[in-house]
Amino acid sequence: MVTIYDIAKVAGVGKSTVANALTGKGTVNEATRQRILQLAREMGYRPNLVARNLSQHKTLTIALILPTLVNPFYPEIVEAVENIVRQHDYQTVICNTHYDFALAREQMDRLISRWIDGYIIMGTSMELNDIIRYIKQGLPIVLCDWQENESAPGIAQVSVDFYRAGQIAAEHLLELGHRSIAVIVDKPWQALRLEGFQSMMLAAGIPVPVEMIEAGNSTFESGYAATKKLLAHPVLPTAIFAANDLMAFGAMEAVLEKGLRVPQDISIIGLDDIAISAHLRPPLTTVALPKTRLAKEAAELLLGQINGNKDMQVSCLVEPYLVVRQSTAHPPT
Amino acid sequence: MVTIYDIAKVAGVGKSTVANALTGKGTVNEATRQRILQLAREMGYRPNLVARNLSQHKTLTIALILPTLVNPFYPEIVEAVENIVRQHDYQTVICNTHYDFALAREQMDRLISRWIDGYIIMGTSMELNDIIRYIKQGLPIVLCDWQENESAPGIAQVSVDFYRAGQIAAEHLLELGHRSIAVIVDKPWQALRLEGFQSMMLAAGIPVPVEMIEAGNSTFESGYAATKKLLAHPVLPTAIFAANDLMAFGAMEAVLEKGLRVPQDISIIGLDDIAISAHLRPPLTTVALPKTRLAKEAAELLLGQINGNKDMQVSCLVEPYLVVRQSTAHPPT
DNA sequence: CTGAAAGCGCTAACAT
DNA sequence: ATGTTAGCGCTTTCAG
Repeated sequence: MVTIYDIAKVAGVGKSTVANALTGKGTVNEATRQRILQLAREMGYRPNLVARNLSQHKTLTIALILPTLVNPFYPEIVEAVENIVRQHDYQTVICNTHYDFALAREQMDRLISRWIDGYIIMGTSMELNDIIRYIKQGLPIVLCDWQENESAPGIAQVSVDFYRAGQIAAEHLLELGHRSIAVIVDKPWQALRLEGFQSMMLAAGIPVPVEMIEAGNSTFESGYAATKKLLAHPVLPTAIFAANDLMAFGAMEAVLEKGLRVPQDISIIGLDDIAISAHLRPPLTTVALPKTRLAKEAAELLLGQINGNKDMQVSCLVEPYLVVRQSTAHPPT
Repeated sequence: MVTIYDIAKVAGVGKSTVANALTGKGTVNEATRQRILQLAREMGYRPNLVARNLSQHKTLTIALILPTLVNPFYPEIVEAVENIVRQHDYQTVICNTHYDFALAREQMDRLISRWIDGYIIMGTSMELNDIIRYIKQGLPIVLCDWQENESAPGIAQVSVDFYRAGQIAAEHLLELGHRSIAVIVDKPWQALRLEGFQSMMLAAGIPVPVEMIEAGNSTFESGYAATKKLLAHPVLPTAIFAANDLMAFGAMEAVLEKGLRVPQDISIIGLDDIAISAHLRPPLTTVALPKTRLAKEAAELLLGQINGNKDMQVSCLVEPYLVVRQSTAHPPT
């Protein structure tokens, strides 16, 4: 492990001259600077970021906190966030809470102790009360992919207009002529999607009966199980709105397994637009979330906050949009 | 930011007494220890890991280097590795090289500067020459999911018997009665799978003709494109072996799109057994890699290396196994 | 333009 | 049992 001090000795100069030469900060005679740089290369010098972090009180690292990696939605976000912050010389550490709030606290404590510069916290990965505590301690935090009515005012966040997303799903199904529609939703996390959906149905004069609303927990399996229940009803829905793609995927499996056709017998619409959705059989109609946009806004908001940009928007709402593929059609006549 | 020094002042003791009380290392009067602990809690003390790392010359952090997160195979590995090392109080930082060797070097330099304690490097994420350089510098490294003939001897690695995996795929297809089988493979990364496959075919007296071997790059899209080409041949194969599940997935899409049936007209077998494979239509027959096992072995090997366990196995080969689902069947008569 | 010195917060001998 | 001291490697005044 060669340090600036080693270089200084060999070069016959002071420690700080080496530091200046290496970082290009102070002012150093061009000749000696070249000599030092040359030496650094020869001796295989590597700056010690641990030491630098300690003395500068920052780590150029942000944390991305998410509830799981099993849902491909999150890896997609990770890629996007990482690509952006890397351009600003920040590193990303991802922190997987496994939907476990206690574990989340534990891990967060570790991150704070490591002097992570800022945090992007994805929805359902942490309890809001904990987050508020962290914010009070002065940690730069931006919430991402939370329901916008869920967080306290004044907290930086970029989220999706989930209410609108629910409306879009309903609109699409209504336009196709569906009147008997079931919903699979992960309450309370996805409450807004449900509300938006219901509002649109109500406006069309077709309130959603409670027995047509099934609970899921955002996984494939839960979508599958919920649909099984739905299909046991005496009167079947002609369409199913699953509040995320993975559950829609599970719903599709249950429907097909029962020998029914998608979309001829039952239409299915999801929400997310993860990569595989385009390749299901049939390809999934879904309300897409602009993931790259989400990641970009969150990253930039956080970076701004870290660097003390007081005059940035504190929050931002991105619009979902409909992607029509082949899992939805007119109801059977 | 309250430090041990702050606590020391308030408690009216020395810095190191506080340190001892907090870490439980030295020997401290039980009464004063309780007082200090109490104070630490009240004052909201958080150990500063940056400082600790600097003084201890270690960070309790390992890096998991992988080529992408788009292939769900990797998130699955991440979850497994992370779960294991967390139990040993290590943190994982994932490093995504995006299949870009130059970027990989850049990021690796950063990680080294951060004093990451050890590295798990997944196949195709880095150039072997670079890795050898790092190992010479004394960095604890274990290779994971590389072709075992690919790495220099003496390098710690846990990999899959990919040759055997190729054989298993061929065996299965041969047993079903297939004689005209195409292969989609990402050379050179997947060379061993191909060789194993070919060896088995040869043993059965049915060498694989070159025009039945298409190149892919491990993505869904490449599997799709390769299959398009295959299906343009005058004489169609009755089965396709794709050297990973994502390509098999693409192959399936191409076949179905052409109006052919899987498996009645063309059987498809993949390799990996990622989570979604069980839910494709039809569910994908595949040669499964024991991902949890892979992650566990790699993590433990690395941890052993970090802690100077000289007497550990330097490498380990795990066995793949066949998972028969519904994408393979007898060839059409 | 250069170097000495203090400090970041913690650990680890070594005295007391 | 407790305190003193010297680092860890780097940054950052501030004199020379």
